[in-house]
Amino acid sequence: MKISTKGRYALRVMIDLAINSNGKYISLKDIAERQEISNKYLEQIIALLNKAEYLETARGNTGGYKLSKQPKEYKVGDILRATEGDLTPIYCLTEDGKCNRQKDCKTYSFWKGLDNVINEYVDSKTLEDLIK
Amino acid sequence: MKISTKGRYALRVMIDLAINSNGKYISLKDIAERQEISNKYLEQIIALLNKAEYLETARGNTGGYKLSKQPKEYKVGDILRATEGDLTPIYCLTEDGKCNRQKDCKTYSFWKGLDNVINEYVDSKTLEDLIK
DNA sequence: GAATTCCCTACTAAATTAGTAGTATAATAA
DNA sequence: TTATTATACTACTAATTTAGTAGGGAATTC
Repeated sequence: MKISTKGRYALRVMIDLAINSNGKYISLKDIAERQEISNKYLEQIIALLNKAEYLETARGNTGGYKLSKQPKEYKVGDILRATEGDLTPIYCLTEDGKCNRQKDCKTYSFWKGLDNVINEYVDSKTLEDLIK
Repeated sequence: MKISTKGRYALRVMIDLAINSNGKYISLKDIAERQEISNKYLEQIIALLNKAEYLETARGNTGGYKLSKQPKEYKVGDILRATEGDLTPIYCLTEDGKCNRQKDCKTYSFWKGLDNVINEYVDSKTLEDLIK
């Protein structure tokens, strides 16, 4: 039960962008260097953040990325879900995972509760909270 | 970020033992049948619970397993940790996972907090809670 | 002593994770 | 207009983890 590098790196990227923002676009290369993450792998992670419309991007010589919102407007939970997929700790709780034992499953509500505390926690923190 | 079958099955085994307890030993075969889990795989899971001294066992014809304590004396968290390994959602928080960026890591305390809510939740529930 | 049970270790197929690699596309600046 | 620098997209791959299988052996009871 681990958060993968995708979620962890994504969070670091977002923090990096928040801290180093100066109005200009910040290149992937710069982020990768500061964060010591492979260029090519970071591309894929940023692609996920981009698809979720968390970033503004520009190509070309002065291109790069910047946050599309204020740090306090990003819930950490949203960043993680965009990169990790869902944070549901149990397959049974997902849409595809419904099983025929569910009706009298003694563990279901326990797992549901775990899912709740996890999501409530990650959604209670914003990017701004992490920076300070 | 998922709980594996080991933890999920282990919890179902413990509940099965709690519900079907009648003073006698309950065979792995019976549990496996009721829970629709492969005999051989279940053996391995039970071995972990056994190693943690959560079960009493007996061999031979009337042998099997029973709980070594009352249901309310088992924290669900303990059952999961015995079978899943630790529940720490981030490698960095474990003994082996300390990294050289930790001193000014902006995410560390966030992850620590997540670790806390998870462990507090699973430790707040006992086997008895799940049965009722 | 045959049947039934737990005990222990090794192996393996499938899925997931953590990347590499290569190419195309867009923008800028000389 | 062309070289340079950047993002965008897709395919592939090595390593690890997960979810089991398989095959003995040892204890106990009938």
